[in-house]
Amino acid sequence: MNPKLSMSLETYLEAIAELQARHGAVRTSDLAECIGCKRSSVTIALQRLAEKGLINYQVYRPVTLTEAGTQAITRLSRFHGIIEDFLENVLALPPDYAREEACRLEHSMSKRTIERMKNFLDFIRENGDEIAPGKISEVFAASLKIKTD
Amino acid sequence: MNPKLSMSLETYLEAIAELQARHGAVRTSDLAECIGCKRSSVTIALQRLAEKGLINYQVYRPVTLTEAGTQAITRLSRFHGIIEDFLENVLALPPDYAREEACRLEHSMSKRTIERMKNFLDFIRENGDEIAPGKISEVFAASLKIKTD
DNA sequence: TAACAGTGTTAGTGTAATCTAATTTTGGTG
DNA sequence: CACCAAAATTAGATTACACTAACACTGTTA
Repeated sequence: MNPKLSMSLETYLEAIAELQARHGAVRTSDLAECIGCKRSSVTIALQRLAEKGLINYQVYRPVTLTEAGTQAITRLSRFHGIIEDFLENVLALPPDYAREEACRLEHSMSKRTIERMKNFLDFIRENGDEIAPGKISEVFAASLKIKTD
Repeated sequence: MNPKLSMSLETYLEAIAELQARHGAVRTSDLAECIGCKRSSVTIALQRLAEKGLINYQVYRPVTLTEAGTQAITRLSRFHGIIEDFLENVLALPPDYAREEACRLEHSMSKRTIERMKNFLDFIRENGDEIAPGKISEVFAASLKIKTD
């Protein structure tokens, strides 16, 4: 029933979660707007997600996540958050860009790599001063030849 | 003629370059073996790559890269190398795993992010001792709670 | 040189994802 | 409360990519 989502369906599912958090009800046209596709494409995606048991879907009704959908999203958004954090705070990419890039990467990056990024971030935050006295972030910024503000 | 390759075609093109470097001639069945698909799928991909002017393709003949194909590969393999290097030497993933993961990521990671990884690696290699006396790689390994050998 | 094994291609099928255009449903309003 | 515009779905086409099965070519070898 849930043998891994395609990149496309992952994107739809995340958009549903985001809109649900922001506006409560999730409508087809908002999803289309959010993702940048036609409403008819959204409908097809919703049908697939419903088949997989991730959303509650009835035609002409707003959509909600099922328990399984919520679980899937929890995992996905944790992954997204780690990648975004890493891009922004290790590679010093601008926040907006880090977010977009995380959207692209989260669909192909393995759990193993993501957990390594997490460990790396945790370590730097706990032990930054031992490695390089002062703000560790400045070291990274220096590595990228960027100003820290 | 070359408005960006799909992930799939990028994979085929890289496999062609690798086999060409390793064995000279590039045959359909070796490509199929290398990529893990059927020979007929390779044929279709070769036709597409030929349409885009990236390979010299005549039915029943071995394939070679065109000038444009070689250029495209140069770019792709530089990107691949940087990602692999970063995964192996910053995130301390095992070499084999880093290579596979780089294959997955190189198709969705932006040039901008890749160049940041490059800057990061360069900086660490030039200035590692200032940041953390001794081998900087041990610091990273420590961050990931792994043994360095 | 005739035949065969292996290599390569074509034809036909299926799935996923997208689009446009037509149709159906909903919900608010005159 | 009947109607209309907006919203949503369906129908039908297209593109990309993979597969199986059938067919074509090639080069080696008996």
